[in-house]
Amino acid sequence: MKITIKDIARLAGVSTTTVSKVINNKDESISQATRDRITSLMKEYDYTPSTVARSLVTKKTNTIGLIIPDIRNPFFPELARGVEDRANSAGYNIIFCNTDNKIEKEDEYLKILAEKMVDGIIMAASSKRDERLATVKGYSVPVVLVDRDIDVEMDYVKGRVFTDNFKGARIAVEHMINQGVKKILFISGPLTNKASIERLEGYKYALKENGLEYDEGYLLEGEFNEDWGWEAARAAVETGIEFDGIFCGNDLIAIGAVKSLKEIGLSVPEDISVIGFDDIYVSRLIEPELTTVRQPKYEMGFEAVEMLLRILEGKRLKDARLILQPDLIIRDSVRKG
Amino acid sequence: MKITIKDIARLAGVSTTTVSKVINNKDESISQATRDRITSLMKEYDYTPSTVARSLVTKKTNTIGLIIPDIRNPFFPELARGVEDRANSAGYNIIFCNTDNKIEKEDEYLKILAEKMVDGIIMAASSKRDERLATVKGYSVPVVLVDRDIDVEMDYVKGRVFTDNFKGARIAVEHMINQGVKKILFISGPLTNKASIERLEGYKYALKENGLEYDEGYLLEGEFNEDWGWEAARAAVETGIEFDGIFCGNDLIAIGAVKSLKEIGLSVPEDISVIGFDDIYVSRLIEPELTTVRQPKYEMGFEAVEMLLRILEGKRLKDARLILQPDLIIRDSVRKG
DNA sequence: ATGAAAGCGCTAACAT
DNA sequence: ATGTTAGCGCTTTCAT
Repeated sequence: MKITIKDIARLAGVSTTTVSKVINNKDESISQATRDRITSLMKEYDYTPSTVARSLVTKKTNTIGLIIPDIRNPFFPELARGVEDRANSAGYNIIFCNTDNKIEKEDEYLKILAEKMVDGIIMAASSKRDERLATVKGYSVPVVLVDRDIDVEMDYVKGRVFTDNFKGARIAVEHMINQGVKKILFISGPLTNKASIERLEGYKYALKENGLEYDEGYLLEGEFNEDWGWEAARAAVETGIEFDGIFCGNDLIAIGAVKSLKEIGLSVPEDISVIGFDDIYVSRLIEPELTTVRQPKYEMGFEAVEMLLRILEGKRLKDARLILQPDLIIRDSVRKG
Repeated sequence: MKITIKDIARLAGVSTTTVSKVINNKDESISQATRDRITSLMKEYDYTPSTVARSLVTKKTNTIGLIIPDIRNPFFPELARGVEDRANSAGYNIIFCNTDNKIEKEDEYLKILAEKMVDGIIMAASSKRDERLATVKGYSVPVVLVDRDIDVEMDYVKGRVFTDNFKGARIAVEHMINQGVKKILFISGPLTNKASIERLEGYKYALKENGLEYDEGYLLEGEFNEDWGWEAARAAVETGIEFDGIFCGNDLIAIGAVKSLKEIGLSVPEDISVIGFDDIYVSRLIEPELTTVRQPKYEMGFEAVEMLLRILEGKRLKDARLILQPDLIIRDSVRKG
């Protein structure tokens, strides 16, 4: 039998109220003597209050749900860590949920998390969310969106934290141009995805600003993975498209592209410059080390919780949308000068 | 105001007991009519029972704690995913906790998880656990250890799931020898770590079985990361040690080693063969693609939950220790024939 | 086939 | 400075 507040109260010869007060530091009005007695009793018996019972009355669980597509996607561990660190330092725990980009799993988790009375949710929404209306109604747990924006109106979405994708793409492409790259291919992820669209816009913008023309034939749309990068780069070469640089929708695509280029016998960056997006852990492990645009992944997680915390405290947000700045990480996959 | 079981009961004109029964499918004795009435009411009002209230009486939270060193370590996302998948399919959720290998954080989380009344815990213990006694007393939540074994007696540790490290090392080294590699260096992780020790044993064993001599000068001990691999390989070459193969304590070490070898102007596998351990995602992304020993990471997580579930059901375990088998993954970093 | 009553372990007015 | 009472939203015996 686990020991309860009653036991401590009995042992100390006081009421549970008194014990409760010292547990929660509402003990200004409690004499030092009883306070000490209770404290040492709690220590002696290794008493820890049941958060479940507490939650039932306070309506607070001190837990936050984290919904992401897949922790195995190298983008998410850092974000998750940022979430955990900020949450932990505020006394919150994380329930973590993988959805594999399936809306059904997302909805299911949203429901479960509500039943578990989490205080709030951080969610990197499924990229397919846009396609149909949110099925969750009567929902009241506040949600902060990270990484992926979705259009659908959900009034329980109280905040958003993203990276500036337009700018990230712009500085990537500008960097290439500044290094003397002339014809830049864009191997994109799915253009159903908002981030992809913004990156495309950034790409176009940088070209235009530098007097270069945008050519639809230079846009290759596919998936956010290595296989697609491999395939697209190879196809581009075989089709005979003329290019000396590739801007990739993310690092995975870039890694695949570099690989196939090398297999074909082209060298990176001497023949073709390649730049990625995200700066995942792997990107500095491959050869050449990948030049890329860093997304502040850890910070995104961290700031999302920060925002959620303010919401939970009932503070007003200056802005319900926080846009974090990307950085250019210059390594060796883009020609120098 | 969230709707409660009372509301549904009132609306249906029955007692909360009756509603409770249909919620929990203990409704054999409930007439179809009331059952239907209640069900449709629940749907109509989007009623979901509070698991917090339920937990308070049932003493079950249907949540499992997952304690790992760091989700950013590429070893853990897969394991975590295995944990989540198995847990989810059994109706459990995961609270996830990163300890950075700090015993204090581990103890803190152990305590928090107990307060949150998790039903059980899956833990990849800090490698430093051995160094001092567990500080957690009066603890009763069942724990299943994964990946890392620790000696300390903790009676709440009810199960263990590991990979056969000895065998993994043995097949790695045997493979190299079979391909004609003669002098094999072992760049190890910390030998305070049980897994490292077992791998060292496997290495020695394979050498011996093949009539090769073990030479202490061929054992380099350091950290489980890329920097150490880079440094150790370089040092070995510079010291003039004669070798044509390296068995690495894990893939990160191998990746670092390959990198420094290439920088020095040696080619892998033509000059030096390199084999890793773990088969993390990155290992097939580098060049040459890394030959390695796969640890069944996902399965470890999955099976650990499987074991925990049986423990929670009160079933007897055939064995409180499950040893999973590693596989040799032949790619391109070891010379062929 | 259904309900009354008690209780899970805690907190929060409100007394005293 | 401390205690009484009620109640959070459920489940569970035991009646009826």
